[in-house]
Amino acid sequence: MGISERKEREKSEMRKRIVDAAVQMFKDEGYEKVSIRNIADKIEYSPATLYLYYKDKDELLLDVQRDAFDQLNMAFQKIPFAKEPFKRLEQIFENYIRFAREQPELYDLMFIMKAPMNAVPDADKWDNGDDAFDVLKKCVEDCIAEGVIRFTDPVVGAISIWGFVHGLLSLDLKCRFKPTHLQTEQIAEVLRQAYRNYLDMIHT
Amino acid sequence: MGISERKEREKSEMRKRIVDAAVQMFKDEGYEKVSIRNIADKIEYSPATLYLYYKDKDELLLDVQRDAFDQLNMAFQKIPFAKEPFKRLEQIFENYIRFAREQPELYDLMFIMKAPMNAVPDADKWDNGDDAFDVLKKCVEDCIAEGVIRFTDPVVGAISIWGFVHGLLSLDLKCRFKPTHLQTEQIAEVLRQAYRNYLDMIHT
DNA sequence: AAATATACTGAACAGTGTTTAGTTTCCAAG
DNA sequence: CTTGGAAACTAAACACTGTTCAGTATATTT
Repeated sequence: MGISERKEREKSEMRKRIVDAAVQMFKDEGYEKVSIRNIADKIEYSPATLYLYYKDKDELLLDVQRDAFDQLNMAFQKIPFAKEPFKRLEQIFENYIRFAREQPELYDLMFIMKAPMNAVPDADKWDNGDDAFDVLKKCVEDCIAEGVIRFTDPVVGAISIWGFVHGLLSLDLKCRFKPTHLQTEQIAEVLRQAYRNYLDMIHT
Repeated sequence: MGISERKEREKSEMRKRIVDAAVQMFKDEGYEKVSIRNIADKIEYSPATLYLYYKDKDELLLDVQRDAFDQLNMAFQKIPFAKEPFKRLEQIFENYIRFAREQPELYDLMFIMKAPMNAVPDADKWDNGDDAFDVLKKCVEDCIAEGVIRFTDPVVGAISIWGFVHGLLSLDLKCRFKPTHLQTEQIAEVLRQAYRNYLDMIHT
């Protein structure tokens, strides 16, 4: 009988309703406004109900993070697949930066905030968090194969590139470029130069 | 009469007592345990008293952050002043990384957390936050002058280097290198290679 | 010594994550 | 159909958070 299947379906529908509400609140009002009570209000359930679907807030945030990763992965899949691997690398660069700029709260949840990582168990579980990284790694591998990049190890290369972009992005998002050592107007320009410069530098 | 001076002195002594307690709690128990009530308990005052010295928690955290920056600056001043500027750059690299590793909670407060930056007013105020950056910038300038580095603009250079190191450091501190795309054992080694690789790459 | 200014606090308010006891809703067997 | 039990849901409480305010105690000035 299909009744237990329906139950299962309803359960995952409820989880989707919770996560969707949370994602929306992240985008619209930022992390600080995302409380269990607020989410419960939004989907018109009691706060206690959320605990029937998630053991704690961290576990819920992990699902929200997963959703955010899906959005990043989708943005990556839309990249026009350039023939030359280094051109593709530049496109990955651009799309990653654009995503972070357009969805700073989601980016925070994915790569900066500590909270959701508390809920990551021993291994896997961070499955789709790797998809985007794999795209980058694959691209670096292609660049190495064609000899157009100054890396020999694709993992070291991918990590380096990711680290560089994330570093500048997160310092900027968290307002660590302060007008003492940089005029506010100049920040954007200096960052553009730094990104361009880095790409030129790793290019053979 | 020196009475208002004494009052002034007592006021700043109280602030020091508060900040010292907070810094200690950051180091010992991490950000999450640092609450107004816990700080008040530690210095044996009522929570309400802290609000006579700080308008809100963010403003208090800004002073804690300042203290943390002082510690980083001190670590930088202890660097044996190498003759060759590029050697000095490597030393800055090492010391920055060591500081972040030894005081992850302070590093978080300085460069990752959003909280204290809410309290930063229009301009300055982040005075000593720039000292460490200036050391780096100066070093890059020297490297450019001697033609041992692949940068033309010292600001772009310093920002790039800082961004790169901070990026890898923060991703590591926030557990974003997960065992799906990297064996736990390998992480440290890959990071070492990435750091080494970057220094070689910007070296002429 | 009285008046005033300063320093401090207890208690409350509104918010948070989370748990528990109790209610309502639903489904299957008698 | 009705009844028993499981499943879904919630009101209320607990222990915490940052913050405010009325009231008290201390210190300084007149």
